Amino acid sequence: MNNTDREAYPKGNRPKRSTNKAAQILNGALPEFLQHGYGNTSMDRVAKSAGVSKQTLYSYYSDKQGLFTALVEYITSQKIRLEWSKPLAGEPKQVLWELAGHILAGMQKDDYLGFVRLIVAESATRPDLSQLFLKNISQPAIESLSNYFQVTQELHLADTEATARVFIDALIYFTMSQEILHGKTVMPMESDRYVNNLINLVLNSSLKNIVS
Amino acid sequence: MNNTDREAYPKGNRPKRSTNKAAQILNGALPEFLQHGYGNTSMDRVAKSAGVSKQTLYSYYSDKQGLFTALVEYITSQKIRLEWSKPLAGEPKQVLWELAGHILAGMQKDDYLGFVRLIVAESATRPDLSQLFLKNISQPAIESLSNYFQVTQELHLADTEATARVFIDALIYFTMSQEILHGKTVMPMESDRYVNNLINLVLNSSLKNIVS
DNA sequence: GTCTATATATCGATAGAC
DNA sequence: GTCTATCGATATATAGAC
Repeated sequence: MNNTDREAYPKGNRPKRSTNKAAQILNGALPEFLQHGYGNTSMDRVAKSAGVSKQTLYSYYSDKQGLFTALVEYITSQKIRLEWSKPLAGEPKQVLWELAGHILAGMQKDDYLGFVRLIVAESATRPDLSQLFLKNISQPAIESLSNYFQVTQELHLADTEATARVFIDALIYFTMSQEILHGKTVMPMESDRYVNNLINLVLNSSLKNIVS
Repeated sequence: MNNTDREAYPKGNRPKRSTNKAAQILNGALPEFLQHGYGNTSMDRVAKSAGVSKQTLYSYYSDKQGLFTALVEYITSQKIRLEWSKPLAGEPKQVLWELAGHILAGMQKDDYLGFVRLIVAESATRPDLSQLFLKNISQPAIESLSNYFQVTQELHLADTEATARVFIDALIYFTMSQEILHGKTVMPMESDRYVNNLINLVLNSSLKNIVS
């Protein structure tokens, strides 16, 4: 997936038009960092996985931290970003169900789970990357749902933003505990059951506000 | 906090009755692993922080992984474990409010946050430690709340276990995003507002189930 | 641009003197 | 039990030949 370019163009036959070698390096570095973490990924392996020499690697990125920073910026802004271009619209139950499915499906991908693990692992030494993750990944989802709650007056939610957060937060940590923390065996729960209950909590919370 | 024993008993004056040197080592290793992570913590620093020689360290724990395993077992079974001895009881709104406060206060402690970061960081290479964390920390909280929901019939919750999970999960990830991922500046929200909304979602969900 | 070699440092784990 | 020394492996980052 990463070093196919290398085998496709054996020694000496590599085409000169390496227009975007920076991207080639990032795509090679990605699986290494995801699998072995930041500390256990050597620059040698990155160079090998990207199909470039270590010198070329250092000519594009000043050091390991610079490479990692560029990688996280690339990932959060393009690779695993979910699309929130169109605002949510439609019948509440269906909208929430599809949104939950969208988030769960997006997180189940190995790239996403490994990336979250990586961000959390380096959160102490690289708070800037954590914040990049929140701004580009979590924030858009929360805002999109929050806007939907605000527009959909029929729900009569007391606090649309806080409710949107609870909805997203629960889905994220449910996936984290099941997949990243390997909770599938020690405390398993079907995602459909979890999502269904979460949606009911939000929807049933609506009518009550009129009465009380 | 960790190496005071060393200064209190300078060279040669250390008392022979070092009954529990294993615990002394763990208490010295803890702050090192919490601050620098598993990979960036050297056995030399652990020995220094614990006030023992590296040889003694290796005589109690066969290798670095063994030490880390013992540390996690120690932490999850004693150090940061919250108490769920008495079952939850009382008026729902107050019970949930106090439970949320209990969890949030417990997590705000630096030891806890650093420990969660550590567990997530090593979750790929040490799934057993992740599961130990879930079993000893998350599971008891969920079960305690789940039992309360089951007993407190007046709430008429459709799925007590799933609801308990949503409640705990939301609180955990809220703290993670605010503290570990440094979201306090990029997407801040007062915890009281978040908790209040979360509780209302659960409580308002009750009566509706009777009607529909 | 690539390759190989290397300077320098640190780590885990061990060994020997006391 | 402690101290110091050390082995072997590996890492980052650089330098030189082509």
